[in-house]
Amino acid sequence: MGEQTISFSEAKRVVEQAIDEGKLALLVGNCVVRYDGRAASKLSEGDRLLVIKPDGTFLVHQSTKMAAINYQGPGARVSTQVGDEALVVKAERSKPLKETIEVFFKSVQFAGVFKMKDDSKLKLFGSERELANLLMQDLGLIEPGLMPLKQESDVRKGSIDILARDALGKLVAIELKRRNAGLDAVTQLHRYVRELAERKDERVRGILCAPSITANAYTMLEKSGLEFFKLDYEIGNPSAKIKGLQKKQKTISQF
Amino acid sequence: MGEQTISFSEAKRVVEQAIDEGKLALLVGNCVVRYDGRAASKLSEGDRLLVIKPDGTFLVHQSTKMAAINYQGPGARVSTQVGDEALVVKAERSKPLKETIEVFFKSVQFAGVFKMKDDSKLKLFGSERELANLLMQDLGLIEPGLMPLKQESDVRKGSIDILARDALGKLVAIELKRRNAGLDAVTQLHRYVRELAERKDERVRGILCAPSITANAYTMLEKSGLEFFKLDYEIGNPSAKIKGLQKKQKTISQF
DNA sequence: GCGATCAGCGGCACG
DNA sequence: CGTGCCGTTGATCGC
Repeated sequence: MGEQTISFSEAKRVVEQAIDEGKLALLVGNCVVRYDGRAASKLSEGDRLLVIKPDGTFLVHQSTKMAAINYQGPGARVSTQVGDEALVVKAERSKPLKETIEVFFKSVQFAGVFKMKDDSKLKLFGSERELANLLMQDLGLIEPGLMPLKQESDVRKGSIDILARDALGKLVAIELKRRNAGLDAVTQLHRYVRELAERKDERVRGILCAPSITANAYTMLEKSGLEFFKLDYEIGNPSAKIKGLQKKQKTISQF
Repeated sequence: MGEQTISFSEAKRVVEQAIDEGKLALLVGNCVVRYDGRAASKLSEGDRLLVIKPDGTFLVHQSTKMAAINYQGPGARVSTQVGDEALVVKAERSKPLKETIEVFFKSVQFAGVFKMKDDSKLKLFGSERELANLLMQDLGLIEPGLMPLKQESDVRKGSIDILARDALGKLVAIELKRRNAGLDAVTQLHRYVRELAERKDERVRGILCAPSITANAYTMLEKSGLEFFKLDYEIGNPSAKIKGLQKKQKTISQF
């Protein structure tokens, strides 16, 4: 396999059948790819895999990397055209923006169409939301006397993962990260705390809750009067429950 | 096509050949998928496309959406196992983290292996970096007398897209966004300006330069004492020029 | 290697 | 619809 060649007209028929019957089309062949839309790109000759899904999703994959080198989301209109020297497969979208991908096949190794019956949805465990649910059950793990007020509380600008009140009655905004926290996490929390402090006209503490934090982020966090709590949470064992939380440092908030 | 079935042993042979010979393997069939690693997931029965690239990339696609429902990046070790009721294709990675995907095929519609010779790299136009290059040619477009100092200047925390000095000799940090700027863009610029002001011990202006900005972001920007400059740059038509820089730009469609 | 940021980010949930 | 933000984010570049 991989040596033979499929005629352009046969490949065209395959793509059109997929579109007509709501099936998946797969093409493998030597091609050039052009894109014009939010940006513009050109990919010169090489062997690629083209995936066309029933919903209009259009993916051009090279032989390496996870991400498609050119793509178009659901809603694309796919058309084919047979020329003398190339089979052109085009995907056009106008919805959020006018976008076009054109794949110029010089030769086609394979073209297939497949029925794809699938009503299942992914069940995911270990998301940040799930972590928040667990934490909400007992914020005392973070700090004695910490009482939950609200989860996913909308601030005018963004939303706070967990809003709570500490033993002294102070508002506490908790930002949760399921992985190593960086500068962005700190600035995000900082923004929430400032927003909230202004709205409520009272001092608000901010706690960044993550399995780890970068050195830069920790420096900035301290300078902003925010706090960090290390989640004793094994990345890679998401189903395991949180083993309790170690308080690393506590600073008096300046707000 | 799509009705026939391929034997597990033949499918296994196809996958192993792909691994051995550095080729692309494609499998289509009815399967259940399990993932355990940074999170955990289960996807119950349905028809899916499995893509196995020579570099170890492992993609499970459903019939809709752009993103793979389960995946593993380059470096995965792929193995297969034939059982009585299922063909199991497994991808394991230990590198950044121990991760495992298992695909349990109940039936296989198609299995193919393809040579994928490809030495080409994508040429992309309209990236933020390219925009910065264009702007650096004439910052006077943003404001008369604005002189470029440095591009991609590293601050301790992050990097400023463009650093300049205005007609009055004041430092100006310019944050460039190629699309609608949101709250994050404002906080990011704010962080840079504060950092820079502290380091240089002088007042620093901050200009957010984007085709548009959300209302919330603009409010926060004003409250932070930052400025906004609308890039006259058509999103979705990157071959169009930035207004005022037209003479110096080349068209995208020249290749 | 880690760290920070961009991405044609995609996808989701909420107003 | 847009806005905001998480993501098994991925990919890139700089240190």
